[in-house]
Amino acid sequence: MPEGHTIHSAARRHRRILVGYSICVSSPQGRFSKEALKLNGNICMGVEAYGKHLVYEFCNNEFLHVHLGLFGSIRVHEYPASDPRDTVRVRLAGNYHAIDIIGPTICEIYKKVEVEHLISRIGPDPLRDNVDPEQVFTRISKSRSSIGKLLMDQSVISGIGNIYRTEILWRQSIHPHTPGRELTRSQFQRLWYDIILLLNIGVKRNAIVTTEDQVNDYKKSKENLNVFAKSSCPRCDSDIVQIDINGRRAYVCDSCQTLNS
DNA sequence: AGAGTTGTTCAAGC
DNA sequence: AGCTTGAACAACTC
Repeated sequence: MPEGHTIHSAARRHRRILVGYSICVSSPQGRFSKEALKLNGNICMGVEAYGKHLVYEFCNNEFLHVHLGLFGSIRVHEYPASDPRDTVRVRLAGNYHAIDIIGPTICEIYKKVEVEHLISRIGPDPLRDNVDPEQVFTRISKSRSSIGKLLMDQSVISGIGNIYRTEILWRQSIHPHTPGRELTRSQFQRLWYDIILLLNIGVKRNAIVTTEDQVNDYKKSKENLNVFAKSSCPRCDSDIVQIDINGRRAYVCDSCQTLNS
C-alpha cells in the first residue's frame, strides 16, 4: 500500500475522522507499541503526510510518527468495530470510526523537535506546498548514481515508490540506468511535473493510475499501469525488460527509454 | 507451502 | 565522501 500518494490520501481521510474530538487507543490485545499507550485519551490536533511518513499531532507536544514500510496497512472501521487483529499496533478512535495501524515498521511518539528533524532529513515531497524542485535537481545533477536509484532515494525526493519509478521513467522515455549527472535540466523539469501530475491523480483516486483511463476494480489494478509487470510496451510493442535496482524490480522498454550518452 | 511484494535503516567496505 | 551491498524488520496474497 504505502506509496506517497496513499499516505497523503490517508492523512486527508484521517483528518476528517480524528481531528478535534478524537482520542487514541492502543490495541488491547495486539502487539501494540507501549509508547502508543501514552497517547490514550489524548486529543488529536492534526494529521500530516511527509513523503511516506504519517504524523498525527496530539496535545501536550506529542506526535505519533507512523511509517508503514513495505507490508504495513491501515484499516478504517465503522462502529461497532471488530476487535483489532493481533498485528494492529495502535487503534486511533474517532467518534464514528476506528483506524487500525497494522504492521508498521515505525510507530513511535515524537516531540516537535523530532518531527522537525524527520522533515529536514527527507527530501522535498512534491505533494506539499512550497517545495523547491531546484534542491532535487541539484542533488540529482551532482550524482553519478542512476536516476532509477535516485528517484527512490527518499533523501533526494520523498514519496516515490517502486511502481511510480518504473511508470514515470517510461512516460518520460528515460532509461533508469541514466546517471543523475547526465540528466538535462529540461528532462528533469518534465520528470518533476509528471511526478506531481501522477501523484495528485493517485491522491484523488487512492490508486496508482498512469494510463488515460482508470479501471475501478482493485483486482484489475494492473490495467491502470503502462509497463510495470507488463511484457510488451504499449507504445512500440517491444519486449519489456526486467531489471534489478537495489533489490527491487523495475521494468524498462529498451527502445523507448534511452540512455543520454 | 512458498515465493513475492506499492519500504527503510544501518553497518561495513570499496 | 559518495556509493553499494546485505541484513533485518514487517504482513499478507495467491
